[in-house]
Amino acid sequence: MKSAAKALSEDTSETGAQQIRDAIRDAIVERRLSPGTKLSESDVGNLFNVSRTLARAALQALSYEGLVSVETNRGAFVAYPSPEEARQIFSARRLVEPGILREAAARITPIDIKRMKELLLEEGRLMSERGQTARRAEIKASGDFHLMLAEVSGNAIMQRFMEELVARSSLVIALYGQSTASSCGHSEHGDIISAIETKDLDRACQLMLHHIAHIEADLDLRERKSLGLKEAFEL
Amino acid sequence: MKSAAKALSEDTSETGAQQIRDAIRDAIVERRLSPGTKLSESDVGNLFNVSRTLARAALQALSYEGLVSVETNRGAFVAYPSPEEARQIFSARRLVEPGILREAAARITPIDIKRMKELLLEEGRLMSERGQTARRAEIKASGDFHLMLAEVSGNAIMQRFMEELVARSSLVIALYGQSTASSCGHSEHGDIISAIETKDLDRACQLMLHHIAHIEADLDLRERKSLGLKEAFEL
DNA sequence: GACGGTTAAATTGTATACGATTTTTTGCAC
DNA sequence: GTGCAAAAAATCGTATACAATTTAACCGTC
Repeated sequence: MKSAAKALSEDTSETGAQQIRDAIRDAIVERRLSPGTKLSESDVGNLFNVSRTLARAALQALSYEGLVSVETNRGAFVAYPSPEEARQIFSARRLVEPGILREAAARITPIDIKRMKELLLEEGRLMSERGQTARRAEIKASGDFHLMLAEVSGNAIMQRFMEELVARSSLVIALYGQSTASSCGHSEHGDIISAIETKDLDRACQLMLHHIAHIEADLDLRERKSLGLKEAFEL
Repeated sequence: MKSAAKALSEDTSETGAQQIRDAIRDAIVERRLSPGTKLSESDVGNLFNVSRTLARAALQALSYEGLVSVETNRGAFVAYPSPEEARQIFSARRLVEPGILREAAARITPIDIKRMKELLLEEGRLMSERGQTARRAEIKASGDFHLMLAEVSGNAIMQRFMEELVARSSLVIALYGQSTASSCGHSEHGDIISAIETKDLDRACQLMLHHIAHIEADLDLRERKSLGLKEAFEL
């Protein structure tokens, strides 16, 4: 199943750099690429059989989304969000997601609700499965719930912003997540849908805020400053 | 006075493409470049005495911010937001600005308030002046109010998002604004600050929503579909 | 003079080339 | 061996080159 993100608004066939960007983004979001990994332009180019020009453009694009950090004269790395950055990402989500939810609820159709329930089912199914691929699909599906809400809201700008926030959240969870089953809050997605169905928007927003708080609560946002080389052995 | 946007968070000296990007962005936001204007890579490169490579990178960057639209094999143009896009931009602002305001109010210091009042004064001064440059500075100052609020909120992610929204709003106003004195809502900025000072957050949010509504109300968001070539003379 | 098709000019998409900066390796003294 | 300086390799920043596509010009026909 394709990401909900791409479901609409991507009409033009993607040109080279965009394809590479999307491929790398998927790899980052699905955590096949770890934070901090060096992404050299030549390597990326060779990997996709294109010149450094396109590889560079793709990396540049990812840096605008906050998934890659490019350092002058040093190259590009998979972003390694700081605890402070992580806090800001979730703060931003708490700020926008209730609003998105309200707009989505105002426009949601029975077909949308059906699609979302299907997504939920898929998510649950993946949770019970074993293996790396299932785990990755589960990560993606869990994010897709939030993206689909943004899609239903009908605001392309908020949708793009949510795509960025969800992608960066995935990075944060990869770095600071504690419980292996990070998407423990799966049932919460269902609760939110139910609240939307019964038009209880205040409750839906409340649930959404709790849901985000739960994800954040599973993080250990302590400064891991590489332990300064001294402290690492001073025990 | 530099844009509030750059006041913080820009530590690294900017590399070529970024300087060009910023220069073009300023030109767009200050409405020296009209929506729809073609931005050919060669021309941009010549103008800044750099190769097409850098010009292209700058244009690419601007397209991620929604200020420039690049069409495959056709080139880059100053964005020409559709009425629907315009509505979404303001919808997004209504969605996020109250939240930003609340966060800002929670962290605001007397120094911040002083800075904002100075900005207000500057804005008022520019409004009374004549001439293109004063008008452009006024446009920028009017946006800087909203950006400074985002800056005070302490969330770099929301700040960047607001920068995008304010810049794109400027484009929309350039296209669809009716009253020449588009920043008639200057006094509303002062009211919002007052409400923040007295810790009346609900009122501040209310004022903010009205303020955004006022800006939007000044727009004539009717589909100007270039009048279809037939209708243009069929009168 | 208007229309349609062919050719020429301009512009974009991508690759390659080269100087500059960073990183790694090498080699030497201690 | 350890530490440091210099050379070599790798990598980035930017410019140029060439193929592909679009846009403009040209020109004969009706």
